[in-house]
Amino acid sequence: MLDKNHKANIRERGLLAKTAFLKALSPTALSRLLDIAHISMVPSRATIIREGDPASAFYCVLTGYVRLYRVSRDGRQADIRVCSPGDMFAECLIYGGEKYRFSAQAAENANLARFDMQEVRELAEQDPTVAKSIMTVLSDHLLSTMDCVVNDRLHTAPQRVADYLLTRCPMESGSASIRLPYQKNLLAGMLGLAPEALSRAFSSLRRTGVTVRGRVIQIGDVSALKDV
Amino acid sequence: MLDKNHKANIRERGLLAKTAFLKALSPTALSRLLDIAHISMVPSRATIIREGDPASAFYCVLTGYVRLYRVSRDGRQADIRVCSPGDMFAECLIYGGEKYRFSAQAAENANLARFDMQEVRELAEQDPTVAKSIMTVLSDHLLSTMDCVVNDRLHTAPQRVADYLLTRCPMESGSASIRLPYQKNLLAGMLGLAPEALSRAFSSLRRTGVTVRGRVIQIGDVSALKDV
DNA sequence: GGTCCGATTTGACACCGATCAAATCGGACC
DNA sequence: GGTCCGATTTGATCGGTGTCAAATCGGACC
Repeated sequence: MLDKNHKANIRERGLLAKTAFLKALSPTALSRLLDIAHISMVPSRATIIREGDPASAFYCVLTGYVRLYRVSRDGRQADIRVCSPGDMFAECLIYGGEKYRFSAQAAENANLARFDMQEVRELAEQDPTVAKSIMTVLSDHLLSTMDCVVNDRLHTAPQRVADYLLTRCPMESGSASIRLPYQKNLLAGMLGLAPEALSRAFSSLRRTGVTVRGRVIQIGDVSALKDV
Repeated sequence: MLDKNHKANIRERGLLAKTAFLKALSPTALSRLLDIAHISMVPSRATIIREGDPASAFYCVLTGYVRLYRVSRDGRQADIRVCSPGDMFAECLIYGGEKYRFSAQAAENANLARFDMQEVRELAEQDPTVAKSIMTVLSDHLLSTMDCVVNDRLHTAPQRVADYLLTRCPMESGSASIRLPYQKNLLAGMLGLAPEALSRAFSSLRRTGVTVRGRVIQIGDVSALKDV
């Protein structure tokens, strides 16, 4: 499933050291973790982990995007999260169970670091900075997943899209331009929408001054978006 | 907001020691945490924490039920989680931010243990069993919140209700009877439904052999529920 | 057993978003 | 610049769920 598995080289160690998980570690823990990381390259659409498989490792995304999702009995898929470079996934199983609870798929060619859970568990018990980093990552994921539940339950499609745009918008007001880092397909899934619904949401935002051309989104008036 | 704040007595220490958070601690960490816990009684419907307030403590439910929710700009509320006896809440802020990200309200008279976050943070850095317990609780909450997202996105109201019943159902098959531990109002919120939608979901489950009288739910055929 | 009030159910209706199909767009590759 | 194919948009339709209002239920208290 994963080809070309190798130890992290200098460049990869540099990327890893900047991630939320690794950046606050003690020097010894950092170098230990960099040593146990295994880097792999996965092609677009490849399956990285499969729901139900025994969970022996978690991952950190170095480049590319990874989609976490679950499949229902009737074959429909629901996205749980999309991981960007620097994000971890499946870390929730470090003390949370024996099997993966969702599948993960590369949304495009991706570079991943793989950490053996047992080794990290041992490190976490020896070095409090490792435990603290894990707690921080888990807290952040929990908070953002709660946000996701609330968004689904309170906001309509155009509101979710406006929200998304505002979170990536550098400006506080005035006009702005954003380039989506991935296909609209993926964005739709993240927001809990069918692709058609995302498209319609964008077109309903036209009256608020939002223009779409390919992956580029023009926002005429950022503060107007906040009122959607 | 919280009246009659006192240290845990014998009975309360017993309840606390059985919770998921405290049951796996080292003896010294356990007794230290029992010492710093503050017990309070909150009347039904009282607000326990308010979104946006500075977060200085997290809580453990000893008796009663606590509803975590967020309010939208237009005043509608969305439930995030309902905490039962033994559950913790707001622990996601131990390394996750300065302010509460949701409000909490007693769904009925409740007994709570309050832990000062700063004190627990210090303990977690000294005693790995404390850090491990926190990681376990965070992982569990993250996994169940992911389940919630997926459920919302994949299942209809009757399916969510069937799911809920199955998770509380002692039997694997045959018939069963369940008594809801709280009002249907609260259950509806947990499942992301309006009370009317919950009611209609129950009535659509009648054809599957589910009978409702007040808080008592009769399930004619447990395995039939699995096919909903 | 009867009363009462809030909880729950039922009915009517509107809206949102999923789905399917068809048209169009956009970017990669010649 | 032209071609091509998958991605996206648009149109039509439908089912599911929220909302409001009215009827009914159920449990607590006399």
